[in-house]
Amino acid sequence: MLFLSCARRRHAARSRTLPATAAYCPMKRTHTCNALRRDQVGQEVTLVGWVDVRRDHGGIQFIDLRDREGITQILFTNEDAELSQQADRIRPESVIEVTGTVRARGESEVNAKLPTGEIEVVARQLTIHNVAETPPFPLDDDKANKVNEDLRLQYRFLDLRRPNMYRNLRVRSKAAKAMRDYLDSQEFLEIETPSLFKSTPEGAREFLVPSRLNPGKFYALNQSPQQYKQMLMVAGVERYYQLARCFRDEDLRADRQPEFTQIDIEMSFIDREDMYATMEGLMKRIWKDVLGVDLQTPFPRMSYFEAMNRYGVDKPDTRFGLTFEDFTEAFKNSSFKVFKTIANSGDGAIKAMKVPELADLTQGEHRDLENTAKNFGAKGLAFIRIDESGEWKSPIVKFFSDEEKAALQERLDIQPGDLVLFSAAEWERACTILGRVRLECAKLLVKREKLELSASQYNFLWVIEFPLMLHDEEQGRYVAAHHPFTAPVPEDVELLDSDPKAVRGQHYDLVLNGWEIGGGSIRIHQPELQKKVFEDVLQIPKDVVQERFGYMLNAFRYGAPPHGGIAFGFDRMITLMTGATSIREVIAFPKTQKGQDLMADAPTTATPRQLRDLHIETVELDEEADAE
RNA sequence: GGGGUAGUAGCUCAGUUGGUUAGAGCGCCUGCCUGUCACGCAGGAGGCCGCGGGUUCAAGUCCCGUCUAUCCCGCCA
Repeated sequence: MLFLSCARRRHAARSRTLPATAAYCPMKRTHTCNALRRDQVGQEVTLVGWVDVRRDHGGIQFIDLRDREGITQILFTNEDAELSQQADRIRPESVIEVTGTVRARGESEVNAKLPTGEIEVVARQLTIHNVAETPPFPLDDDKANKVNEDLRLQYRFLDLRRPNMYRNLRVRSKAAKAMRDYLDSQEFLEIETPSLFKSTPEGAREFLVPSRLNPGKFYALNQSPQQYKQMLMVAGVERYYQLARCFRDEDLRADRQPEFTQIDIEMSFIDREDMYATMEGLMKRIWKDVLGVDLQTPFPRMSYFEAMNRYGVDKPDTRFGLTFEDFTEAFKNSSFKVFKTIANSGDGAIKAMKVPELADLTQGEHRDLENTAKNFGAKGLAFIRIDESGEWKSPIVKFFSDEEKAALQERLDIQPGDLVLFSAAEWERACTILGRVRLECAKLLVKREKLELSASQYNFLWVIEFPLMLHDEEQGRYVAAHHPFTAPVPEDVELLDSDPKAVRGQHYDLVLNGWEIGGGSIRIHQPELQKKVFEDVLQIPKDVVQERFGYMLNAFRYGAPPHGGIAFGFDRMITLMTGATSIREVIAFPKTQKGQDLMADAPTTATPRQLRDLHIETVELDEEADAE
């Protein structure tokens, strides 16, 4: 079991060793560097590993020998001159093998910081397997965490030697194991599906792969195994899962990589409730097996509408409040024209959020909040600061009537020292603006130590009842909010023709501490309905539907079971489980924001020969051609 | 495509209003040291101040451009 405390990021950075794992006795050694205790005193042992640090005292020297399990102190004395001289040559990160005798340390010599700190190994024989050059950056976790990430990525093989990074890899491995154990126990089949799929230009940009055997034609790397897994349901597999590698050629973020891993799941003969229960069981098992944490199930649920309306985002972090109240009605007759106009504009909304104890924010902080609001389309950020005497300080409050003030006071429960922030715009935008401001306010409260956001508090939340369609202003048509295979909520099906926007989908997202870690839906399994969604609602031309999805519609004519599924972002999940700040920390060899592998130096140019075989020509685009 | 931040020794950083020979800690090298575990002590080496251009008597410092990393917006059905 791994121990992850509240402030575990800091603690983990300090601890130089991991807790002991089950003993294993590989090859050249008799023990790992985290195996020896008082019980083994007197035994002759052989250890192998990397030199963590060497402390030379002249006639005596110590070496901290490190392997992935931990650190053991090796003692060299000058009794054996040859051995002592040999040890003089040792440099940090060299790989050595030591045979010697386990000895108990004297009382004043015990190192309480090391699990092996009560003993040391007195060296009798030393083999230097590999002499290391001086590493380009310190491998000490505390220091290495600050090193430029590009350097760490270039020397990833060194970076991964650090206990922090090894721990992340191990959490990831254990989580995968727990997942397989659980899904296997529930009779799921692990099935691999192709990475080379066909191009489906709707949705995420894809990586294209030229086909040598089919000149001028291309595969696309799959964005997810969505269509294959639905075919597996038609094939009668009933329960499928896969730790699936997915590819999307979109711009990167701290939580996005061009290739990433999903826990991909699909089940037949289920409804949403079955899905929630099964997946809650999966999370429970993973958290228990890997972190020793007991999750409370069932997870709370929230509608998309409430998430937006109260938190301003479809993936609310429910570890803290700062929820919104709606004052659209209250300001319908206001003498504050900005609010009045929006309150009466049909889909306009006036939202307010009370931030306790933030009336002391600085001018700079206020400006940053305002810029955040403006970035998301706000004209400004209306506010009220309540000073210690309870007086409302604000440029707008003079426009408010007594009734309006009373409404604010009552519904926000305003106290001295509080800050109240407003957003006024079309409902969705008003919510989004305040949602972003909410997150910034939370950061300010954390900075003031008035709010604690513990990484070891796991607030899971199902967000449900998403709209099936969103109207795309640019394209002037409806687009699928999730993907076009999501089934409508049964009672909303009749609205498909009359009011597509009002149709709710049987879609669900699993949210953890403000991160979307999974999403899925009950799928459409009737060819007529699927065809209707493609052609009538999404208005994809018939020939395009046939070309792209013809085989699916065809398959659904041959006995398609009702089915549904979900996919979890495995990298994101592990990021949250380890308390890491970016998914790059839990991926062995991640890519930079420009999609480069700095260690192997990919991508590279191709040789003319390669290009010829693939029937591809590269052309220089001049600026004019580029502009077209 | 756009906005923010960063780039000075191997690493992390400081460098004032533009002004002498660019500094610190760690690391590295040499020597000393028998109980250290952030060992200690003494000495030493190490710099295209990201790159290119400009302003100036004078640029690490000011201006323009550019590259790289990172965070965010757009994008991610």
